[in-house]
Amino acid sequence: MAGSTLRDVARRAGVSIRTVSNVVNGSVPVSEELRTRVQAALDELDYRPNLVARNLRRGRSGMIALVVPELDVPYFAELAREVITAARAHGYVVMLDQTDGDGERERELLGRESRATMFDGLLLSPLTISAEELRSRTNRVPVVLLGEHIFNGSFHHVAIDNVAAAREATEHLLGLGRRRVAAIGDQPYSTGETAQLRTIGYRQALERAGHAVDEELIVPTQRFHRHLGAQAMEHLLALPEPPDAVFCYNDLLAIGAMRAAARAGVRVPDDIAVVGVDGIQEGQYSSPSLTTVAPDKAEIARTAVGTLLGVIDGSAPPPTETKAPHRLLVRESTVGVGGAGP
Amino acid sequence: MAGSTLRDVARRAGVSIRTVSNVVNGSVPVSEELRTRVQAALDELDYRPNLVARNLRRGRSGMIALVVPELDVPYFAELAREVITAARAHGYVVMLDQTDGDGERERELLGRESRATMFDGLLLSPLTISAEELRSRTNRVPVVLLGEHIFNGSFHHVAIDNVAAAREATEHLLGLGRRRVAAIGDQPYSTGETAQLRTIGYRQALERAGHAVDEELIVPTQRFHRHLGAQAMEHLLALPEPPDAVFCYNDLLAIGAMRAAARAGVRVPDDIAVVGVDGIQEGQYSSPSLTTVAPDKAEIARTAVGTLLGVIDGSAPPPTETKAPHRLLVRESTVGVGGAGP
DNA sequence: TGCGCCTTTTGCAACGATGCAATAGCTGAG
DNA sequence: CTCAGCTATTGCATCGTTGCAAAAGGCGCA
Repeated sequence: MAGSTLRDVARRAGVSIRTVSNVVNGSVPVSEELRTRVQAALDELDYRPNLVARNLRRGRSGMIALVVPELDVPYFAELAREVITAARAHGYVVMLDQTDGDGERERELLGRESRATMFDGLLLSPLTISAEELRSRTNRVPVVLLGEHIFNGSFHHVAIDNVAAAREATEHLLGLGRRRVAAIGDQPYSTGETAQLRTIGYRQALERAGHAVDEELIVPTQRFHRHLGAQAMEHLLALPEPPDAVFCYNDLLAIGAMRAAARAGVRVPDDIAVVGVDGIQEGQYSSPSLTTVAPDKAEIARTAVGTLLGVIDGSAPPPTETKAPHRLLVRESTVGVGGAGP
Repeated sequence: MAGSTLRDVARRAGVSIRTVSNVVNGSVPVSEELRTRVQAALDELDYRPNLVARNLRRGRSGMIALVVPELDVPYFAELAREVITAARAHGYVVMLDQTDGDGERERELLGRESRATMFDGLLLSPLTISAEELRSRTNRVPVVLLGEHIFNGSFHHVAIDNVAAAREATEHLLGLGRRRVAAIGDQPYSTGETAQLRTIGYRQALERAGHAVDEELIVPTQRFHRHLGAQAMEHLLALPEPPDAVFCYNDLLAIGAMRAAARAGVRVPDDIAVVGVDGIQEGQYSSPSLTTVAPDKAEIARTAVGTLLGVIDGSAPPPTETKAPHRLLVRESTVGVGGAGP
């Protein structure tokens, strides 16, 4: 009862292997008589094509891999969902792997013994790996980068305009009349530049509004997790002159920050307004609900998958830099219960 | 510069294909001289084994698939993380797919043209598909079920003890002196029985404590999402005699319920205590933080992967029913800020 | 010197499918 | 009645790798 092959079916139907293959694929015309006979044999033996063999012969696997730092970070989970959906629309399936933001694992993924050759292409959301490294290791596999920008123009890349997103978030806070706006999530020493771009946007907003940047209010965090947001917030609240608003570089930091505020008896948004980035579902149901800059994840996924498939079939232009749309979702964490949106 | 093969390397090194293969695999001894010569050729050509070909020959892919209803449901994302980790420990990688709880998609996954044959095994968290269907469609691929129990003993299955989990959650509420304990999330008409088991546990707790079950307080929901939890809570709060505690069948429902309570000006836990199931990270940082019955996801993943690999290599016993451990994490949503744990 | 034994290296077939080109079978025109 | 021209069917080679078993080479021992 182990998987039957074309040969088994052919033998049973009394035809050649090739004819069975033709029936299965439907590309070549087959006479009505043989078709039914073969079909019967297919059914009786419950034939399932061996996709590994098919892939070998066709030189395509129909699989792409999506590599993210952590799957249990809601942003990546929600993005993964969209990527799977987008890939399915093109008949592709998605392998998921996570690197835990560990450079070793990222490298391993591209190394000699990696499984990368099993996939037609790679969607990569790198955290620590650098540009040259990436290039030297991926001369075979088509790659599209998500989120993190890597400087030299050797890769296709899809992300939101991080500077603009951060600027808009900060301007929103300033527009509400907040005067001491802090920032949580800078990563001045990281290879990834997302955080740095957001810091630039934050500074731009302050400067354009004619405010001085108080370096004390820019709190770096190693990574973008809830507990680090909480720590950072505790630090800010302990300042002699605490902020009245915080721009967090992602929603998890913001949620951690709100939690710390609640614990300290500081009211959001009355005492301190909070805004995040990512537009994760969690922020809709937090108390208060979270104002956030939401990237259009479905659009990011569609663009990334589309570009990757273009690279795979050779129809893609040279590496492009695609900016995906984002928008500010205003909720209770900045405007209170009165003015909240969805 | 398209991928070089064993043949290319062999030609360049002036040896047979087989010898190159031996060097690459290291299983058969190769003389020092040839080894270095071959190694040089490997490096110069940047040889990467074609895993599709290797898999075809070896009859194994080293991949398992994990199929969940929705990847952006935190429980599944967190579980997926653990599964990926557990699989990696055995040298396996994980393909992820989601069915959106759509029976069609679940069936498609197992159907004739499915990619299931590409994987050595399947971890399946089914929502709607029934037992016979599953059995009739998976006579080839090794399968282990996660979460949902399917009655007849034809599949390996890993889950927590849902009755006990629900009972403990409810008992916790009763132990706090709550008298009108509601339940959100029953699914009396669903094929999956998780919800039904939790209802049984809920009833058990009430009955053992000598309370009558008020059917009005059992609110069914189509699925386990935040907004449905919120709806259910609104319904409960509108009752002539609203409950003073709610057992929600998962954390998302609970978070939605807490949100609805907050919006209605009802305090948690003072006016109404809330407990969920799943132990997702989100519940640690909600305000108030969420009391929950947390399954040991890492253990579930390890057991499931271990069992599946056992089925794959034929060393597994007949289908087993494995109960994974769970524990009650008491937090603010039931005991307030004073007695909260992590 | 010759034989057997051990080690290294190799050739061939196979995994299961599909591309290509040739064959078999048929029709209709001349 | 023959032959071109078409369609349905087939055989063979191939994708890149590995299992198997035989060949080649080296060595010690009788």
